[in-house]
Amino acid sequence: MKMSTKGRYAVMAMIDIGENSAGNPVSLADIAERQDISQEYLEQLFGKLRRAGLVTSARGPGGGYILARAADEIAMADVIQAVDEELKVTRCSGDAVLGCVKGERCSAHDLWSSMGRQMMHFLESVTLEDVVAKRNLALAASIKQAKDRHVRPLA
Amino acid sequence: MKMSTKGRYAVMAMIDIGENSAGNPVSLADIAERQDISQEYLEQLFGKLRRAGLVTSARGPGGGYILARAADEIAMADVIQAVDEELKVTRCSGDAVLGCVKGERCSAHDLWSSMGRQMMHFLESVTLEDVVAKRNLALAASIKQAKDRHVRPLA
DNA sequence: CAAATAGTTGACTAAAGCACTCGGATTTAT
DNA sequence: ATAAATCCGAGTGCTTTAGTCAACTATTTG
Repeated sequence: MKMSTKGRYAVMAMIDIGENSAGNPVSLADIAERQDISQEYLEQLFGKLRRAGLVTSARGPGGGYILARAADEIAMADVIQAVDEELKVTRCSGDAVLGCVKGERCSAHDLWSSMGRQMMHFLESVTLEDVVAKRNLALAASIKQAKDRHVRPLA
Repeated sequence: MKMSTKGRYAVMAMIDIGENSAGNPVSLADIAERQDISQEYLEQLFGKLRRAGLVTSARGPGGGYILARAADEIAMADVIQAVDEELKVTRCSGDAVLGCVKGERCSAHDLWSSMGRQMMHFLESVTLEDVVAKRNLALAASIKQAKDRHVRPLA
């Protein structure tokens, strides 16, 4: 169970912009240097991030990328999904039954969907702002989720 | 972000035993047939499950595998870790800083560790019994976690 | 306008990991 | 003895991933 470097790098890059932009565009060359990722690879990833509407680009000298929304409006789930396509745990964990055994809903199906939802909730609850501000993420997520569900957050 | 078939198959197989054993050993041939997994592959996986102490084996005709503990004493985390080795989201999400950027703890580090812990909690909270009994897993996990932390479970 | 900067795109490739397979050895019930 | 089962390690083909490369387009600055 692991995430590809695509998702990992995308998150790192977005954090980098959050930390180093200050309204100004941040160039891929700078991100590549600071995060130790090849610039060519970043180009691929930012193509997806841009098409997903998470960043906007500025070309020419002094150009680069800027966050398309406020950092507290960008959920980690957005970033990862933008480059990683999906957060399903296994191929049989979606709504459809494809991938289950012999065309039937397998016994483990609920486990995977349930777990996928769990992860989704977490990543939707944590924003880029939370990470950049180095907040206690478990707590931040718990508070937001508790608010959504009208229950008391964990101690 | 996805899990290998190793983990997926191991869970399916354990559920299969939970459903079809009745105190008696279940043979790999039967599991292979029902779950549509090659028997040879299952052999590999059960080697690990056995060494992890999750099942015990009986050789010879009429032999097979039995759960080593009661189904409600086997957490899904145990099964997955037995075959999948690790549940870390990225290589830089453990306690050590290895895998982070330039030897330093990267900005995303807490995100990955936090998410890994979240997944762990869930998989530790759900037992084989829960899955076999087709309980509401999110609820079951929530109840158990709430109990651990002395807070009210989600509505 | 020219030059430099930087994003945009698509094709390509090496390497790694995964998902199996295979052959054979060992154990045990009948 | 024979058949049914687990046990074990080596080997292999395929897919995916991670990363490269080359050429192009747009924008800004001097």
